[in-house]
Amino acid sequence: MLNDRAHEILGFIRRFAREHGFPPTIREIGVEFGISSTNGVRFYLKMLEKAGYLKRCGKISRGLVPVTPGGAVSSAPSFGYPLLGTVAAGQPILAEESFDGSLDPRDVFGDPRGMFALRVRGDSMIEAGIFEGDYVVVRQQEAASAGEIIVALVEDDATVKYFHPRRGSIELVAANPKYQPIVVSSGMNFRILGVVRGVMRTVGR
Amino acid sequence: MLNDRAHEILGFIRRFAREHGFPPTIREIGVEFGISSTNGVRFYLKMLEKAGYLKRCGKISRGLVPVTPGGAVSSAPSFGYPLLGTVAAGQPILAEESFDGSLDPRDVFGDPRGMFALRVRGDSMIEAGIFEGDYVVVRQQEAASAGEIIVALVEDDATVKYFHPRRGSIELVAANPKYQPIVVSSGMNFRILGVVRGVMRTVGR
DNA sequence: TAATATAGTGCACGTCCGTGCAGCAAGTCA
DNA sequence: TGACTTGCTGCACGGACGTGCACTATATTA
Repeated sequence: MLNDRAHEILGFIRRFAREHGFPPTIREIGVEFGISSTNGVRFYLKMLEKAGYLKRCGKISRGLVPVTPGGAVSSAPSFGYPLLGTVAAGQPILAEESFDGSLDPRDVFGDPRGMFALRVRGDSMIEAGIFEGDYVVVRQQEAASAGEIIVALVEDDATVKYFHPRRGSIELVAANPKYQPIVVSSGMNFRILGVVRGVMRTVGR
Repeated sequence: MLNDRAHEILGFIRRFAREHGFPPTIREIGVEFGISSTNGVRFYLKMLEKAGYLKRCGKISRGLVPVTPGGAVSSAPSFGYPLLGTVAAGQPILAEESFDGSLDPRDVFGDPRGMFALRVRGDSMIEAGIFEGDYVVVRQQEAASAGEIIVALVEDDATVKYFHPRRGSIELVAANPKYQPIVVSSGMNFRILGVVRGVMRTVGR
């Protein structure tokens, strides 16, 4: 559907938008690729638009918005690592062509409002892939559903555990056979601080 | 220095850029704020520029780039979850007081330049806390040190593994006893794509 | 061999959009 | 009371920029 040149042009639009904060004009694209006629460029823009890689806001200057085939703006001059595809099968190519979106934590974890992060201590959740030193991203809320990973305050100790409500009590289950479930009875000081929505970890160094 | 109206206008430019993928024109700002003359708007733009909140690319349509006083493009307001402390001991209080910094992926993983992200398929790294569906953040480089987690291309298959150079060959070790190490001999098609620097995961939903 | 797709050139037209200049009303300061 | 600042209006100018139409050259396909 799309040839190399179309992909290069899409990559240029994305790069330009990321670097400048606004998309290029048709003529600026033309200069970049040595296309002297605006229609030479328009030919590709139509192509990209039909293929769903570009949204055009007709008649408006710089009205070129690169989108992911899904529809999200993919050039937001915001933070993001280029998301190149899937690993362990297939061949990710390290170029703009295989650009698959952006790993923006806002997209991944959601709106930072009402959320906070905590650094994890201890190994009670290793089987859930939450290790010592990891950061958990938490949505602040007072209630949770069964099976969710929550951050809770039990007798003034904050802890990360699976949430399992029982008849008349609550069980907080670790993801590590080393640890017994904590049973919270009605008399105890217990409060849910939030539900874990994400995990971030640095590797090495 | 800046009055309320100037701040509102800056906010509008940022919002507009985020939603549309390109900044507004002077006239579009005017319409939004009921300012019929382009010079009414320009008055504020000059103000914002002098205060360092806006970069203007003169004479160019939509040449408005909101920046932080530091200089970084800020049409996406800098991302960050408040980092409230450590969980599993101590008592994190959900207020500004216990604010311990910000969980900004730029700080955590480093400069996005030269880095990319990949979605993980398969369970070969579960003991390293890398699960199916996680995103790995990768620094692009051709060499790696022993023991690092790398993304490599082996016979056209991309894979995430521990890197262990041996005499005359390379061993790629999974973090899952289910999988045998892959031994790369000199004749094989092998290339390091980068070194894993971080992991991100969403939980639930 | 004719039809069609690809990949453009070249130009005119009209609108979009930033700029410059002139002016004005309300408030404030001296 | 007169100068100055703030926060605009109004307009004309010119260049930036998207669009439409006509035309061309080279492959590819039927």
